[in-house]
Amino acid sequence: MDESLVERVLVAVELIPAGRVASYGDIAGLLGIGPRQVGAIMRHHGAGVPWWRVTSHAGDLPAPLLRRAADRWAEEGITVKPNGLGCRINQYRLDLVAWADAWDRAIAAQEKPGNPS
DNA sequence: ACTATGACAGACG
DNA sequence: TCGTCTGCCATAG
Repeated sequence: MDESLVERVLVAVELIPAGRVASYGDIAGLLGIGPRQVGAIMRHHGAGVPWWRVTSHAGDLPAPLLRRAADRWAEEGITVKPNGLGCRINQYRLDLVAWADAWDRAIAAQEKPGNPS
């Protein structure tokens, strides 16, 4: 298990501002890994970070998590529309660019100061 | 080294 | 809109 990779994912999640959400794929894309890796990491290391701000591309989550997430979303003013099994978040994808910049700076800060080629 | 699997994403029918 | 198949990267057998 590459702890540094885990760290990248957790940081990315923490950088998502309240009231905003990003998909696994969005984060995975920025990290250059597979979206499933983000989910796998969140499952094992999700505690401690605003995991409810990370959803599938459809804006839904596994039943147990969706329940808790919905509660958090309500607090952050994220509107959700019940849709059978899952839920759909309003334009969640557009919010990624808003925190992508902050993410980039944070990742750069994590890079070893003395580890350039 | 190979195969199966995963809190997923995108294309298809 | 929904179910299925394929692609993605890393981890577990």
